Amino acid sequence: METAPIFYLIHEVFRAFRRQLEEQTRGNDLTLPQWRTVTKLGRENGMSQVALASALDTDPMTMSSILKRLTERELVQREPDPQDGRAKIVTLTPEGRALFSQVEGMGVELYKTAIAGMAPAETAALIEGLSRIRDNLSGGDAETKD
Amino acid sequence: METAPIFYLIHEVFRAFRRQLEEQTRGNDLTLPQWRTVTKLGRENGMSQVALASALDTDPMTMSSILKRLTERELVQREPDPQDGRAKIVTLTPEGRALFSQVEGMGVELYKTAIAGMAPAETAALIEGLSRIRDNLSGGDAETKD
DNA sequence: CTCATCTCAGGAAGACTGATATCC
DNA sequence: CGGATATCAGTCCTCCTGAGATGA
Repeated sequence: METAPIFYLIHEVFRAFRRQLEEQTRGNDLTLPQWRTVTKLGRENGMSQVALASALDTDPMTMSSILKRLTERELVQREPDPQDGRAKIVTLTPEGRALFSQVEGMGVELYKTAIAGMAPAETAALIEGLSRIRDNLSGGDAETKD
Repeated sequence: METAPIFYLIHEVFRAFRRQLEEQTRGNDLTLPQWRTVTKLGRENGMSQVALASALDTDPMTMSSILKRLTERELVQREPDPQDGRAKIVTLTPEGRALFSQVEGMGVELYKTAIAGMAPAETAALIEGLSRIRDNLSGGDAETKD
């Protein structure tokens, strides 16, 4: 018996999803974190890097490198925040928005493929269970749960 | 609405789990893949590298690098397979086995923490759902589905 | 010879840490 | 000054490609 089959599954699903997505975006050459960044900005354009990192559950430093590469490809741009001299507002360029409209569909398709054959109640249960585990693991330090 | 909340959750759970595990094994300094390798060998000692890579859902080449580092720390050893001169049988050293008995408990504890408050039926449904998604994504190329 | 196993070399991307300049 | 923002430097790990040595 495996001690933690769920973690094995999480790993496998994560890898399978990344592989499928990067394969589908091969023409546009987007890695999974890059795709996540572009699609996030596509739905909500104009965020600081810290906010973006938080929304995508990643590091500010990692976010900075990802944005650096996307900036070099002129898919996003970073402008100083007039309200806060420290922050930079990240927005999609027209090229970035064009790319977004292409790769957004891929994510939806992949999602449909992933949950094919599952009843709505099953996916709901899955989301509920994953949320629970995430909270249990994230709140590992704080016991301020009622 | 997020197009694929499950994939966001997968990412968050994966990161949270890795962070928690590496924090708990900090005294022994094990990364998640290293921990996976050690615990796999602890439960089933003596496998070829290819079999190990397959069992852990990773690359043979990545497996080789992981084993290289574990070998340098004398936690595992690679011996030629008497039945197959090309293959190498990977086994835990006594130090590796001692480490396994320590970090195995951490994994179990972490698992308990993760599923705290969930009924057995819920975890079963979670495993079922994740398995389904994994299969749906892994068989993405083959359309031989009825 | 063909194929599988393993390793190495090399490179790209990401995750993370510690330190720093700038600004609130 | 303390705290937040962004970045730099550096390390480790992962993944991939291509190549080669060895042996089934």
